[in-house]
Amino acid sequence: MLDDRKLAVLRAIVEDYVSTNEPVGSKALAERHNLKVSPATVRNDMAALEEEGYITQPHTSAGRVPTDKGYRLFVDRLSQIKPLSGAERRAIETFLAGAVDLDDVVTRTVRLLAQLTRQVAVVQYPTLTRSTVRHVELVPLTERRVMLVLITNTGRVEQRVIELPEVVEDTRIAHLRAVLNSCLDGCGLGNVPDLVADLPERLPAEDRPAVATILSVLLETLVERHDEKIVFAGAANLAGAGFSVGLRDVLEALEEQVVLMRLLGETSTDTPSALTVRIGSENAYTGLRGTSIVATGYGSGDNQLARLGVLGPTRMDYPVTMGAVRAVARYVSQILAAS
Amino acid sequence: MLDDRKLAVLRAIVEDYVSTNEPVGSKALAERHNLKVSPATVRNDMAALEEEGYITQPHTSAGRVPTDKGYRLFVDRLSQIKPLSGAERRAIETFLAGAVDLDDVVTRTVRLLAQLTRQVAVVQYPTLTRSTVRHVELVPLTERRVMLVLITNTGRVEQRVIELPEVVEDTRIAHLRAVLNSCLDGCGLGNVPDLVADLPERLPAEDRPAVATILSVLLETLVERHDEKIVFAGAANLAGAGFSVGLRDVLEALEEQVVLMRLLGETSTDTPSALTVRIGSENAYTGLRGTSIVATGYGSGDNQLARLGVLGPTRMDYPVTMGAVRAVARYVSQILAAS
DNA sequence: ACTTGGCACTCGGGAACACAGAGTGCTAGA
DNA sequence: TCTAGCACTCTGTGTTCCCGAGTGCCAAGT
Repeated sequence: MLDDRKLAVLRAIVEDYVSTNEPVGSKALAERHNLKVSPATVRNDMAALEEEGYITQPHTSAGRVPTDKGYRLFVDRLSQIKPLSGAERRAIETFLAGAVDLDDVVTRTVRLLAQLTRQVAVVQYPTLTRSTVRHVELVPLTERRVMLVLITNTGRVEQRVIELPEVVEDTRIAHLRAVLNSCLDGCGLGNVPDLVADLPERLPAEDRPAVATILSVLLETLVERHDEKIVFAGAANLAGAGFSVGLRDVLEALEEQVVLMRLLGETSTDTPSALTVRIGSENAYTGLRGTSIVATGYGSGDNQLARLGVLGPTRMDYPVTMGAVRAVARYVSQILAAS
Repeated sequence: MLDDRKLAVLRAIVEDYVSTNEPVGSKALAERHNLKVSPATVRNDMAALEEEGYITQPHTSAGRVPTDKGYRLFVDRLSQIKPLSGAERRAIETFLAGAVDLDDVVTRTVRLLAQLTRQVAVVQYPTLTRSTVRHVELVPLTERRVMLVLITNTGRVEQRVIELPEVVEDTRIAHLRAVLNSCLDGCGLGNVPDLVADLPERLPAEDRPAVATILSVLLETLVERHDEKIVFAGAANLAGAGFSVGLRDVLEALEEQVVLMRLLGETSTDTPSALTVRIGSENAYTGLRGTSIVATGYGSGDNQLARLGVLGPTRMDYPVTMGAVRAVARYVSQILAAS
């Protein structure tokens, strides 16, 4: 059905359309990519490709434009991820190396990715549940209030102010802190609920109300942050990239954490470290027709911490974009593993 | 030069133009606002106003449009800040009350403000230098690394991982922590450099290298974060508000922390708690012609912590916007003061 | 069985043009 | 000082027309 030449034609159409943003006709195609066949032949192939739904024409007597299905085939079988240039690699490295804390890493990453791809970059903060506890701190503020600080191995810090049901002396707080740390240090956040379950019983009865309050806040912190923080950058690139229509919808989606989350995460089930590409209508979110998402997981080794990616018009340069996303994910993973 | 009726005409022009987004002509004006004079008279007044530079016409035989100078006069003398409705007040209150930590307060505030004004909201994180130290924590990670955590009275938490020049026992770390806390607790961040200046000399000689390292990181944290964090929300509102041209520039400005900072802060010198309005070209930043900024300081009592505001097209509804900004600033200040 | 050249057909987009309508400036009169 | 009337000047819109890019199809060539 689709012989090699037809595939070559499809590839050529995608490449041309991506670079010119104009429907591409048979003549120009036959010239630019030396296909060694006549425009008429190309037309026949195009007709076949259109029949199969890989390309379409905006109106009669205009050139052809790839459909989502066409891009899909291109990404899956006709393109190779393009590695970054040496200069780009070095730029990434030095730019990310300067980060001072987790916030900074994420901020720098998202900017870097936006600049590199000239599209909108999206980065999810490392997921809490897969990280481990590095330290728990209880800081007395007044005699009825303490601040709970939870530090994870990824450098993330969560804090909450807790109102205690009764006055608790500082020494008791200190004791509780010691117990908590000995109990939780190094444990995965997912295990915390189990580990602290019997804690109240192991402590003096008079402390139990306070302990219960503190623990409930601690657990709350864990589940609450399960819906994670996401940041984006490079919105200005949308305005440039001949988007115009639907721009409002895209911006709205970007500011809606939940939507963004779903977009990044939807395909993370099987092999999180693989690049996932969702093209146009595959996104199943109205208003994001016309945009594609290239995403991947990042994190040290096999425990993927979170995801990052870029969002741009369906007519993006997939090989380059995929190369950039993959490279950035790797570098960030390195940075996080090292710290 | 400008009698009362001319001012009334200007006010009417601004109001009409803001609500219709179309140049307003003499006839429509005389009808809609019962000025009790004929269109011809209005035309005369318009001619005078144009002479003075308060309004302009896009082209001959079109209606008039306010200039930046016209908006300025309107804001300064012809309008009254419009208070929010009771329902809006309650909405703000309940929405902000649910915040769990500083991050959450800021995030909610910026979203709230964006939604309330239907424009781009900008919020600066509370400034470190004006807050006070609530607690300093040193958490041993390995024998050569500690994590420094700085907690301020606004609930802000800064952390840094420090590589020590030599192995330091946990007990010494604990001692140092105690000293630091007794020394800094409750002090303004601005005073920290002075307060810790002679600290190394007051400690055992063998600890000095480690102490020096820790202090340098601490001080670094203070100055580094002096250029503050800023967040924005509601970019989608730009796309809606008949902006079209220059949108890219605006988005770029929004993502440029430094620029944003300057825009918010530029007029904060005299009375920080007052509303400041910068209209169009007053912003002196190319690409932000066509946008106005309404900002104000927030924070408990007389020590203003930071600034927040909104950014929108010059043809915005100033009375309403100003009302919303002022109200939100007040509520946020309350929330911060309470926690 | 493909490929190719030729040819008629279709449509979008730009240029030229006319025209209605809104809005103005000016002048003369109340 | 305000008002009414009037001539004038624009923009925006609709119409028409035409060019050209691009297509689909057919018949001939390899």
